Amino acid sequence: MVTVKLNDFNLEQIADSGQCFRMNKISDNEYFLIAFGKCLKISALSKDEFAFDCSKKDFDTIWKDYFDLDTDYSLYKNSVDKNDIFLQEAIKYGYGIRILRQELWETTISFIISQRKSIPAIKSAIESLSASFGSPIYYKDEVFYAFPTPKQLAISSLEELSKHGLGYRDKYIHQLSNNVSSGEFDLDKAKNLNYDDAFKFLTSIYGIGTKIANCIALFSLHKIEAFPIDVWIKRILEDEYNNNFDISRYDGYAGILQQYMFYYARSREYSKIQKNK
DNA sequence: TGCCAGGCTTCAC
DNA sequence: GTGAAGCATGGC
Repeated sequence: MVTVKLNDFNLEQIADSGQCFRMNKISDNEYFLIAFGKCLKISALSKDEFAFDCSKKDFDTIWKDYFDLDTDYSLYKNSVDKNDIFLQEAIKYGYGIRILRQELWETTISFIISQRKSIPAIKSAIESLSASFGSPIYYKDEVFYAFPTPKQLAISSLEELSKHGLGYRDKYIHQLSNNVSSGEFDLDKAKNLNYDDAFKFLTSIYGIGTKIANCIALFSLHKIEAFPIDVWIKRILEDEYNNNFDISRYDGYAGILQQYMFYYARSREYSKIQKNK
């Protein structure tokens, strides 16, 4: 067990921020996460104190990096335009959001699944794939399943894959799994590229366009200049900024602010305000 | 029950 | 290069 004090860190906000799909609430103040072939339980002891149920070694070598704990998010928040009421509200509402550094393969497949799907539907498709093709993880007398590797996914036929709620995306996943598994396509090359080259590299993949490439760049490669525009962000840019949002003000890290926008836009608080307008 | 979801490919122009 | 059609399926 590792207990740490953390600022700008909130489990619920991270779990519900739409960047990860296997972090879930299990009780009041407790969240459960599967990543890197491991299970992790995290408890909020107070607003700024957290218990990670793992070894000190795993915390230092995996989870500290995963949750981007060495970054001071107050610097980003303080840079926000004081006159930008929407963004000020958004950073206040989602104060504890972190941009995760997730595994490249899992993030790539997860966001291919995500297109034109709701977050609950994405989650259930990922759980279904993991339970059917992933390796078991034994944790406190229970069994969970890791996200399947390229080889594990490549074994299954297109027909088998299509049983997991993937819809028309099954063929994208089938092709990429086979190309990566055979060594024909080296996805890990993306890790050594700058944002522009990583974007070109990712959009060359069948089934990955502008938005998904930006999500992978932001949520796995940690290219925080990436600014994914989905239906929610598109609405915000129209409704709140009259399609005139000055992204250049946040040159180099706009993706982080995008995430506060996304989280706030989907909240009940924001929809209440919209109704009263 | 119908509508919408962290969009993409394809094809016409 | 831009714009529109078509897309599979689950969750609310």
